[in-house]
Amino acid sequence: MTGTASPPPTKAQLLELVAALGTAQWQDFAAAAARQGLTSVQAKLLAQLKGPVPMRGLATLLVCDASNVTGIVDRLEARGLVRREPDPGDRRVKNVVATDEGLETIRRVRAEMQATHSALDTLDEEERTTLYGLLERLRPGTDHRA
Amino acid sequence: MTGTASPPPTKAQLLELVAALGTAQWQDFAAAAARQGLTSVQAKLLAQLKGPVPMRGLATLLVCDASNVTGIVDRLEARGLVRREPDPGDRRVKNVVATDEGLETIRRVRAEMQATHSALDTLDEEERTTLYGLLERLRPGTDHRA
DNA sequence: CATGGATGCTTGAGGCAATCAAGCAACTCG
DNA sequence: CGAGTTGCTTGATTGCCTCAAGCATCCATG
Repeated sequence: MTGTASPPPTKAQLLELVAALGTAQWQDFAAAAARQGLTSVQAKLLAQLKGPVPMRGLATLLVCDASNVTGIVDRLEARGLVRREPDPGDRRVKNVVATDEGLETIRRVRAEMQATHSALDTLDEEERTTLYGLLERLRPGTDHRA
Repeated sequence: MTGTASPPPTKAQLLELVAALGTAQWQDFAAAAARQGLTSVQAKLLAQLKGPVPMRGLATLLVCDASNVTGIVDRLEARGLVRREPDPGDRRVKNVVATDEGLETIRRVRAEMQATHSALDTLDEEERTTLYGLLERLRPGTDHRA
């Protein structure tokens, strides 16, 4: 089924489609976050916390200045979704950990991304495998450089 | 090559991959915009201007409040990338039009999305067609609802 | 007409996000 | 010890974003 005789899309078309999809997905995420009382950036930070992460590490993950992370974590901590813990090995470092409430909140955000979920549901297993393989090649990781 | 016996990805994995790709693409866009002295939001607005668009239409396209558009257009207009024109049919309406410099600027932004371009270059024609077809089904438009 | 209700845009207030510059504490290596 | 580096925070400034209000214009109905 993959090889039907569709006209091959131009690179510009593909670019536009990828952009549109990225936007749609982001807005779905932002809306789900808002329903939990979070901004999209706060939710994104929370989504990184599978374990303790130092402030500096978060800045790297979010591709932003460290001073920016301070404010975001401040607001999350004020809501009890996150905790700063001292690092046992380096007293300069503060590790950020999600609280139980924080984990539960980000879990709900993921679950509520309805648009994205139902879009993915339209694909069967083989199509998902194909898509996964293609997307994986498109995602050069955080450090894809010439 | 698409049909190798990979284990079928879970929905969560696919979700994560789509999110990662969306993020990567957005940051590529933001970086390209920054090189032209634009914020990502300004570039995104400029990208919509294939013809005259009323302020209200821009708010709808960008999924934000109309008052927000006022400020963004103000800044773009101050740089000469955009112009407000009165609408001949309705004196309430102001149509936003990209100037020649604006068109040239957004063209450069698109051209400079190196990460995205080189990622797409790794796909051959058949893979691009397959990907396009799959992505098209994933993007049910702005109003995909249950 | 005329007038009441929509609609389109702007303004102002307030909060979050982002960057930069500066500063302090702690680590590291000589 | 001391110089340089690294991790985090603070303060200042700008942009984005929303909401509430306000003004001008359009439109529909009487």
